[in-house]
This record gives sequence, structure tokens and C-alpha cells, in this order.
Amino acid sequence: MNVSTSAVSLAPAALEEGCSHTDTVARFFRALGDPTRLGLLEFILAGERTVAECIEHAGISQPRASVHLSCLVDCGYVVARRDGKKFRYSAGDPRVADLLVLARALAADNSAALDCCTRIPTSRQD
Amino acid sequence: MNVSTSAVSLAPAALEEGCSHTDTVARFFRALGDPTRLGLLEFILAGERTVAECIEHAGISQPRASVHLSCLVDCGYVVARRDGKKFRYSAGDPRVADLLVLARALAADNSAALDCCTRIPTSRQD
DNA sequence: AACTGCTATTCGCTTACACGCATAATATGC
DNA sequence: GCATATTATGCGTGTAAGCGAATAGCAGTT
Repeated sequence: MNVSTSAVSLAPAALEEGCSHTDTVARFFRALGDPTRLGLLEFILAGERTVAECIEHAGISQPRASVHLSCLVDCGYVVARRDGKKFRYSAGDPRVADLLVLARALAADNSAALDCCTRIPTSRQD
Repeated sequence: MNVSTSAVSLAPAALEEGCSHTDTVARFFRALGDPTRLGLLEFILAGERTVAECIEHAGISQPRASVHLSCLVDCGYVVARRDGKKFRYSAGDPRVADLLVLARALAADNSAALDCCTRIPTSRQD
């Protein structure tokens, strides 16, 4: 089976070892691998949010929110904008929403297996 | 590994809004957050591979490859097929390639920030 | 300038998880 | 059925990274 019809750009030359961006992409995904950050991102993608709103939504402390949001900004998922004393966060790239939609669809189709997958990415269960 | 019962997609409730499928999606992403698994996945997406090929490509031990591949199967990224004594792995869903293309594009546009992001997902550096 | 929200950083602690190594389980071919 | 190639699992170890709590740093307000 030949994977996708169109979207295959899998091995130009950049995938060669050396400065392979695989590590960068992995980090990119890793930022989404945390439920707190992912929830935060989805919350922000739904509309511009202040830090206070994020804190309340995620139920986390302010320092945690700060770190998570900074991470999301660094990874390019969201952008921050100053509004008086506060910061407001909003979607940084429309493709992020596409990525999440795609991921949700895929995850939904394998949620059963994912929930039972205790092999590696156990995430936050014990 | 559950090669035979892999195509069961019983995920109706996961599509619900209120349901916290965020955790499932996060785990889904977490599976891609490891450079080894990501490299393995890209390798398999480029063509059907045996375990031996994956081992050589990733430069990991056989037990590690077994775990990683099982994980990728569980997450629905790839599918396994028996071929004589061996197993051959190939893309499980064309959308996976799309997801990776999208992620690579986004990561490339923020590679500088990602590389410098020592906040949370430092991945494999210090 | 001083005050005051708001945000960022530091520090332990704890847990998840990737790894190597050794070994067990299983299917396949004889 | 037996032997073997192939894949899976268990265990110990080390590191990454999440969390809470305390605190430091800034920007805007007065």
C-alpha cells in the first residue's frame, strides 16, 4: 500500500542523517503530548484567551500555565499579544487547527487501542 | 502484538465534545514525540519494512524495535502483516502521512524556536 | 517613584518512559 | 513433534519533564 496519494514528501534529502529535523519534529509533537498543553491549545484555538482564563480552564497554577503557554508560543502553536496588563493568546497558524482535526480523527479511530496501549506512551496513568 | 484485531474502530463516544478525549489525543501525539519512533514511522511510511530493516535503520536493539513497532501498531500508525516468519510493517492510514507533512511544515517554520525551546519539551538534549 | 496586578523563573520531588540486557513465547519450516 | 528464526516481555537504570510552592521580574496604573 502506497500510503497517501499526494502528501508524500517523505524523503527529499533533509531526512538524511546529520541535521535531520526528525528530532525537531519529535519535539514539536512532544509539545502536544501533554494533556494539559493540548487542552490549553485547543482552548486557545477556540478563541483568544487570557492567562487567567487558561488557568481556570485547565485547573493549573499560574506558574504552570506560564510555562505551558510559553512552550506553545515557542513551538509556534499560539501567539501572545499584550493587552494592557494582560496577555492574550490566540492561534498562531491556521494549520495548527488542521493538524488537530486530523489527529483527533485518527485518534478517535484508534481510541480503544490507544487507551489499552500500555507499552510506551502511557502518558498519565498508573 | 495484535495484528489480527487491529482494525476495530469502536470510538463513537470519543467524538463527543464533552468527552475528555484530549487525553487520548495527547497519548496519540506522545507516540510521535520520541525521535526513535518518529524516525521508525517515517521509515515505514516510505515503504513496507521488515523488523530487521527497522532495526538497522534506527540503530536500535530488537527488543526496542519490537516495543516501538507494537506501539505504532496500537496507535494505528502502521499495520503489521505476517510474511512467513517475518512481520512486515506498512502505513496503516493515509492520513498519517498527511499529519506528518503538516507537522513537518509547521515545525520547519518554527525550527529555530523549537530548537531553543528549553522550557518544557526538551526531548533529548540538555 | 511607589504600588500593584500579572507573568516568568527557580527548586525539590516524583513519575513516566527510553534504553540495554537477558530471557521467554510463538509461529514456521523441517 | 522438534528445532530454529523471529518477535515479545521483564527488569534494572538513568534521564526527561510534569507538578506544587516560593519567589523574582515587569509593565502599567496611580
